[in-house]
Amino acid sequence: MQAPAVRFRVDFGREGAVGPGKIALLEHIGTGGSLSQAARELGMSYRRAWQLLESLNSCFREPVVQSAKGGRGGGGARLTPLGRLLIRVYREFEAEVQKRAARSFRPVAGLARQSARGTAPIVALKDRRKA
Amino acid sequence: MQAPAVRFRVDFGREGAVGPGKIALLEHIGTGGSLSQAARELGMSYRRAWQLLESLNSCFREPVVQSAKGGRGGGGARLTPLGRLLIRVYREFEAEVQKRAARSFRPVAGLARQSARGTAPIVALKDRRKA
DNA sequence: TTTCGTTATATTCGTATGAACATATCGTCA
DNA sequence: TGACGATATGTTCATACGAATATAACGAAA
Repeated sequence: MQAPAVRFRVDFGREGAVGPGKIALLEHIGTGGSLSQAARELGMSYRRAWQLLESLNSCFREPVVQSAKGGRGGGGARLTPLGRLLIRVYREFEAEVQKRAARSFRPVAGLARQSARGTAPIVALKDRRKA
Repeated sequence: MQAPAVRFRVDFGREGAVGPGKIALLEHIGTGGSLSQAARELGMSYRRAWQLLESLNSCFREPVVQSAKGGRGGGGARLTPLGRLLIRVYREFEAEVQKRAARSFRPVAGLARQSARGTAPIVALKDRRKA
């Protein structure tokens, strides 16, 4: 009934994929200026957030985030121009994909059954753990 | 450098997602007329193929595959009209997504590094196990 | 009525992935 | 110089997921 949601991941080169998790992390780094704060806000361990960021930085020839240790406030993390570009490009692409999906899957979406009560909205990746 | 590849999954309702694996399974069922043969061709266990199919059938109010036990050749599996429609819609959508991705990610694709030797083509899901 | 290939389903096991926990390090400021 | 908050990294543990294996049921054809 409802328009289906599309989850996707973009594979660059050999080892380097970008999906919703890493983009959300970048966005939170951009607004908060800190990797640990971003991790807290996203409900993931700092360890994991750092690994995601490491994977992102090593995916491109330039870093997407520049980080500093120590100093005022203990350090911090800032988006590079490439990081900002990646976010923008990804979000624009995502919007087009969702719009296209709503049209493309209209013929079959009506036949999909939603098992739970009524029309449940698509839950975010984070909350699907106990769903 | 190379155009990035997009892997995606379409989430219907609460419990029911369709991705490249299930679509490939449907296609092999369509050509071979058998679930076990499709599993062999795709290099997956019959068990897993059956589970994927079960998930697909329970995702819609009509089945996408109708199966028969026993009889000539032991039985078989045939696509329903909905199954054929799902394949067609998915493949068309996929083609558009890939085309769109090549354009959208052009600004950043040039900065992606491919660690392995030269320009390695994006490997299929099946072969990424030991990669 | 025996055979055969398939659908259908349970059980066990190995592995990969993330969660949790624990530190080490760094640089500014009080 | 000591404290603080953040980056950086190792280690251990639980859990989910697929692989492998085993077996039951079925129905046409020989």
